[in-house]
Amino acid sequence: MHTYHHGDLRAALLDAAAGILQEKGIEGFSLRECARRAGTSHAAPAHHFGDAQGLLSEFAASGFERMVAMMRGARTQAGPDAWEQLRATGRAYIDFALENRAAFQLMFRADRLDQGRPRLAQASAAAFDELRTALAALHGGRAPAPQLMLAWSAVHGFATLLLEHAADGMRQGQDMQAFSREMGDALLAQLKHSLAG
Amino acid sequence: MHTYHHGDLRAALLDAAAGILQEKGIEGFSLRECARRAGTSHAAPAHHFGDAQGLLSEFAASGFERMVAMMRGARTQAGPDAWEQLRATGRAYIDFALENRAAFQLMFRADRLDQGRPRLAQASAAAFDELRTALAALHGGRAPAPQLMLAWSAVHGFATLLLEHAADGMRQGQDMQAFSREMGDALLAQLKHSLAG
DNA sequence: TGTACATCAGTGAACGCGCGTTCACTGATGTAC
DNA sequence: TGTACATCAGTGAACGCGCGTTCACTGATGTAC
Repeated sequence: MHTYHHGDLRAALLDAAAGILQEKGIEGFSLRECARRAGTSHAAPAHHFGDAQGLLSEFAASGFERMVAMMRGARTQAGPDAWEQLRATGRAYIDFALENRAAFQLMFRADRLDQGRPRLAQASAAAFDELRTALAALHGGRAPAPQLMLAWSAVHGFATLLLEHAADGMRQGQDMQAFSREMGDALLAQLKHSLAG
Repeated sequence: MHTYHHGDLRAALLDAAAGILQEKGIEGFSLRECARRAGTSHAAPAHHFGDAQGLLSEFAASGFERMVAMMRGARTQAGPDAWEQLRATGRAYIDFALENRAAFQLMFRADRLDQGRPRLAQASAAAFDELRTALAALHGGRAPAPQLMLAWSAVHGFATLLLEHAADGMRQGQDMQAFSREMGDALLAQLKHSLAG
């Protein structure tokens, strides 16, 4: 039964956006297509999000929130060892990127997002805090900035290069998931020498 | 004196593209705007590049070529010490990204490029080879894959996070160039512990 | 319990815009004889 | 040295398209009395 009011058009629009981004990437995103997929008129999205940047910012915010949840979950399940916790956090960061390619790429496209939106600013800060917390545990206090920056850069760079197929030469045709597992673990183990000291 | 034939319209179009990308980013790029800036008719670019992907791919290729030149130049000027050579190469990678923001971002946007173009494929492979060569010198032979991946991920991730303003929280308002210098050096020094072993 | 009214979500037609592409053309250049 | 012709670079008008935005509207919901 179609009601005049959709009920949860907001959520439907965000779902539609996810679909478009997954299929076409961010270049192919438009409000009209989004409305079309959500089965509503093309002018409806403005009611909920203002413009495309608003909608994408909300979507990115929810991405950061899910990423935080994944990292936190992985860390708390990793046992008491501080290094294992950091490793689990890094893995979760990379896994999130691979499992949510479109969202991850959008989350770091500053030109498409409005960082002024409180929910987005808060969610991205929370994600960063997860990394900082995990690294701080290694030191029994605050981690030095260079170590934090290195750890973040390493996991972020690895995920980015994988997603943009820049590392296909190293992957040598191996399954992407498997390569990420193996090389990611090796990379984190390698990184340990830098962070433990 | 305007001649009917431009003389070097191809180069003029690439220059125009550089301007657009610098000012508006890749989202704002269009063939028509590019032709407009080059002072030619909107149908002319097709003659030289086919379509937008063709033009952008050539531009990205020249970006990789300049990046390779910078890395190689830095390495050969770094003296005989293998670690100093690697450090100089990493610095050059980061410096190129900051000084050529638009080009760098385009160079790693797989969806906008045609990797099948020989010049692009060759230039990006050459850039990767620079890193591999620099790292191999540390080992007196081929560097293990995880170490190569870590070094690449670290410099690439750092540059990316900087450019997308994701690391603004760590920068704390400090001048971007200066932050890149200091934090970049600290990061590379930190990385040394992982790679030397 | 019923009525009036304000508010809000969503509609659909209309607008102007910049885009990529096509196409018949024109002017310049190079080559054959 | 001159002429004819092929080739190539660039022109400009025309096309159809999807887009974001605007606007007067309509239907549903909630609240005041």
